[in-house]
Amino acid sequence: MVAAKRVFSEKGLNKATMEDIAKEAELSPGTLYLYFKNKDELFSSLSIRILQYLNIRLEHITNTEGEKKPRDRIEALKEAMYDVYEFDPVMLINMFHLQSSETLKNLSPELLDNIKELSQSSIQTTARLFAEGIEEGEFIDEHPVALAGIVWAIFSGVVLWEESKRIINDEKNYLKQTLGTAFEVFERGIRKTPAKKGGSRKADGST
Amino acid sequence: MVAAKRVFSEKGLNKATMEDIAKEAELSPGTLYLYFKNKDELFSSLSIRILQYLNIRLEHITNTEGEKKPRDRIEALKEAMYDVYEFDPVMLINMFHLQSSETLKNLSPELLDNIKELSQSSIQTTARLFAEGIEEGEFIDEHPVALAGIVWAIFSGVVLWEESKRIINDEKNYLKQTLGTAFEVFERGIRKTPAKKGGSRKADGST
Amino acid sequence: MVAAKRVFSEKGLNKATMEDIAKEAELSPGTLYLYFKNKDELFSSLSIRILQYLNIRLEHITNTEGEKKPRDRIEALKEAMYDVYEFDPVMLINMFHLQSSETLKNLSPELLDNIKELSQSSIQTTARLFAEGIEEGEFIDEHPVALAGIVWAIFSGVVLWEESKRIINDEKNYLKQTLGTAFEVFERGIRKTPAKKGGSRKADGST
Amino acid sequence: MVAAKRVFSEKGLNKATMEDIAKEAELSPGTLYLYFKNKDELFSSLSIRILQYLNIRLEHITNTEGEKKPRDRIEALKEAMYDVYEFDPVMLINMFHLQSSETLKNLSPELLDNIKELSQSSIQTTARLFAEGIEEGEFIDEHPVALAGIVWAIFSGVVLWEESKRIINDEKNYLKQTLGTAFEVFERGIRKTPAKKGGSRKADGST
DNA sequence: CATGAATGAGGTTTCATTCAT
DNA sequence: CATGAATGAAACCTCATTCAT
Repeated sequence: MVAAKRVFSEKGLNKATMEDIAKEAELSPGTLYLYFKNKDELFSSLSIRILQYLNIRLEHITNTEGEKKPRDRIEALKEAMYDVYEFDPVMLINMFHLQSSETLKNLSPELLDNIKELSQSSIQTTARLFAEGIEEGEFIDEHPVALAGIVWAIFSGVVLWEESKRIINDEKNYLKQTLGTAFEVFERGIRKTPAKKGGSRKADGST
Repeated sequence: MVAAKRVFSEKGLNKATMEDIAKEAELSPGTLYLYFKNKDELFSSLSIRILQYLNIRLEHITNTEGEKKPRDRIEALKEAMYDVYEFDPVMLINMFHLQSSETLKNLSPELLDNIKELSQSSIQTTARLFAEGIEEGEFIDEHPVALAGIVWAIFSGVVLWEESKRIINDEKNYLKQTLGTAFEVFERGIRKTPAKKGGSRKADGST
Repeated sequence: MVAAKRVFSEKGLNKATMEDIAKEAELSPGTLYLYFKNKDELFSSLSIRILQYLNIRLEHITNTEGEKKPRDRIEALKEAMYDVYEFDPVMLINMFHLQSSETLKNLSPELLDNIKELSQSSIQTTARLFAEGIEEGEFIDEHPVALAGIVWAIFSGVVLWEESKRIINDEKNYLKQTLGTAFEVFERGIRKTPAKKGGSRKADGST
Repeated sequence: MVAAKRVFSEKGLNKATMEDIAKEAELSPGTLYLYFKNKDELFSSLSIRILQYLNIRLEHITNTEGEKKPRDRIEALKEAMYDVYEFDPVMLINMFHLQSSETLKNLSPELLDNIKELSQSSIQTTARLFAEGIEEGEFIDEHPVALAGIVWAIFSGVVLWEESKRIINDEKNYLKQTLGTAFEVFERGIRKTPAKKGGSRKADGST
């Protein structure tokens, strides 16, 4: 339910109650249980939606990628990930929490399979981008899945990192800039031959 | 308390009860409240210990760094972070959850200040490493604090990412290798002049 | 709930537990919280019922008072108050404790307003009785609200006083007699012209 | 302890903890139990102090009462009671709550006896005032103990009543005026022959 | 005499879940 | 399909009291 998203976004997994969600959805608590086996499953379903969106974006990149330049490939990846973030920041963060937590253990097998599949799919799509780059001799000869894992890690790391700074230090959100610099560094780090123009489009003021 | 760590590590923040912890510590529930204002504060105190350990490790690097080579600098950073992970993997993961969550809002001001301080201190120590590298003309002319943020993000991202794969796909833990590759890429990405031997100490098949 | 009244009456505000009440009401503890925000609010709701009963009795007096004699007026008041006492002695005493206690500060605004309103209403109804008596030249020219406050004080004072003697000295309850004498004295004290027959229907030695 | 008084005054019987009191007294919780069997007993001891003060004041009246006039007698009583109130308003109110509550049942026999004795003593001293007035033909031929009970009831009723108004309606404290009017009415009500000058020293603005 | 750390029973309250309608 | 009142287990937390020092 789109309404559940609002509630989880606002209160977080633990503080949100089934009644809150039911109220927001203009349903009764009992009705929620007709559609979702339990609270965790409801929450996870939402995580799946964002994973699905991520997959769609990633596949769109591989399809429309006549443009061969490594930098553009990485740039496209970055844009996709940033869009996923903007699609629903709080749910994305919640999903990063979901990964690696006790919640995962309560899921129904089907749901867990679903998540597995989407996760692997997104990794593989990403990996294909790097594989092509490697074949073309543009990227270093590293295992493409490893590289895919690393960009994903960078993405989630930066998102959580910025969120953490936002809460702890009351800073504003520099996600876009930090993500930009991180991907730039990453891109340069995996290119085989140094870029022609050495610069570092200074990501001004970013922390 | 060392006992609380065990319980939180095993059950996670939400599933662990104060009674569990008390039992593990061979104390009564009431006694816990003599030392910690509430459950969140007990949990956060543990996070602080790991942040403190991180800081000690980082400072140790800056102090003993007669060795100037950029690659060594990054390598030392990586080693420190990996040690922090091994110091207590589950608590580290829990701490990444703590950052950016509703829990932070219930903390006593002192505790929150404590966390802020440790966070900032670790960032600044890291930033100094990069600042020196930049001055020496070895690293790209990027804001050192931004670079520090990025390594930290890479670190937490990789940790969570590996943890997530471990739970979802039942894979074993490739953290060390993934972290290795990630830092290598990062190091190469921020070096001003390309390394002499272009290689990529192949991170054997690791994902 | 009528069941809560029984428990509070028997054990008092502090010793009565929500579980006691739930058991008496043949409900589960959780269910109580569907209807009452917390323990204090449940308790106060009961106090309101007795205030409501008091108001009904007082209004009934003003309405059916064709009989003009001052002594009858006071007599009617006394009867009303005594009936309120008999309606539920322990809750009345509890209510006197509620007034002027820390409990009042935890109430929801609506409930507090409700209590305020009922309190003021009962005072005003009483005051009107005196106002008429004053207009007719039967009662002394004192502020009617002040007189109303005084009868109310006498009422609560006598109730608590008798209760206290009952507990401390194990005496039986002479409330009716003490109240009778008190009101007689009061009535004589506010009459403008002395009563014809000076007597004092001897309140047979009771204290 | 004079320190316990402060704590009970500020927080009330239930909200005040033994540790609060110990801290205020600059003692340890354990030490309190060397002097008082339990919390209730500590609380009651304080009530006793105010009862003792009341007794002293009452006895002083009977001793220095060469002045025979009934109005003066009552006036002296009123002054004594008002002084007791001012001696420590909150403890007096707490004591009125103590009377007629479950607390009384937990007291040690000695303490209970002590309270009984003081209570009865103060009643009897008061009763003697009225007895003399009756003998002299000034007061109506009512049982003196009954009259004593009534003044006591008026006193406690008015105190609680004013306190209640103060909390519920945020009015300021009109105790002195209300008490003044109440005693005036009472005094007139028990006099056998009407006072020469009929007036009612208007207790201006009193409610 | 005094301490104060430790207790642990017991209180209030929450909320995911169910089931009769 | 939907309801929503009721559940009741279990959580967090308090605090009067004790006892080894």
